[in-house]
Amino acid sequence: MTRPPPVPALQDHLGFWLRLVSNHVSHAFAARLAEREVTVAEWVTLRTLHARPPLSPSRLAAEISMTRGAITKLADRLIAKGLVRREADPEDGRAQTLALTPAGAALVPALAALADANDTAFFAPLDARERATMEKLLRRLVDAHGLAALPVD
Amino acid sequence: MTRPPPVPALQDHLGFWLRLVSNHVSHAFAARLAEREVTVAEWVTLRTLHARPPLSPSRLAAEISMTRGAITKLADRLIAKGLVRREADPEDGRAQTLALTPAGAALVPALAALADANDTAFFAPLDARERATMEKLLRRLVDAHGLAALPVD
DNA sequence: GAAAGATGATTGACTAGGAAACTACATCTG
DNA sequence: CAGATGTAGTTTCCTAGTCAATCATCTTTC
Repeated sequence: MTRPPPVPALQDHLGFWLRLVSNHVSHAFAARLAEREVTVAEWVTLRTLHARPPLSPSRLAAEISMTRGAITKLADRLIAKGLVRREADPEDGRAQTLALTPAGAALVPALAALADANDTAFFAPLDARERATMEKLLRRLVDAHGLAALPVD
Repeated sequence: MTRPPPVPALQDHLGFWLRLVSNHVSHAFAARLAEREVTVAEWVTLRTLHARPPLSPSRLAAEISMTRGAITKLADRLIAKGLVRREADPEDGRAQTLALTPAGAALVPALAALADANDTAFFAPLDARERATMEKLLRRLVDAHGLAALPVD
């Protein structure tokens, strides 16, 4: 008499809860950004380019963990919106640089306020100590697995 | 003399770390599943249908937080792979029911083992107490925001 | 019991991103 | 310095979702 192999529930995995909560925060944030016609990936790009010297698409791709192909399209969109400027690198005929336009730079603080508000509202059910604990544990996982400093995707 | 508005870094938000870690666990899991030619959404579907009475697409959509349109296509894929069966609901001319085929049911335990292995490996840097803490905090957020906590019932 | 509205599922148009092929330029090596 | 190899960016094709429109059926209401 063989019994069926035990199959743990989805909820038995910490990864499940992580994904559920993470998806929800991101979705809530995406909804706020959508009112400004900006996606999360676009926000991350704008924030990454903010107050820094121009960055090559490849470098940006690595920093925000997207492929170079995706950056080409993302940059196209941001350029079409007048938020980013693309220029040829004078020192390397293959390379480009991306930088914020004044309009892009002006938009960042407003979007940052949305990010703040979203984070504050979502994690309000935890007190300061608990939030610190959560960050500590998450950072431990990041360190232990050598994750790239930045996400998206 | 006005100074520029302060713009917090991406890393200053707990949501940032959550997304970074969550994306990584999910990606690692997706890579394991890919060897069996299964996506994460397909796994969640198979697991949800496992050892339960047939479920309508709408109900499934609600449980796994996807649109009905997405479920139609997801089900088409799983049916094409011979893992799921779709039948007309005899009691409601509009409705359908989805259930696992024997092949689908047989696949679930193998995929569940992958899920276990992935979760265990990823969260190994935390000890049991820390993992329990993390789950407790995540569940608190889920409850506080009334997130669709999947199955139940 | 007929019209109006609600609900279940599918479809088509659209979006964002990945993978891999491709182009152009750079660099290395003999 | 010529050919081989490497690198930056773009392009094409594909996948997997959402959203909105649609069709069929069920339910409600008068």
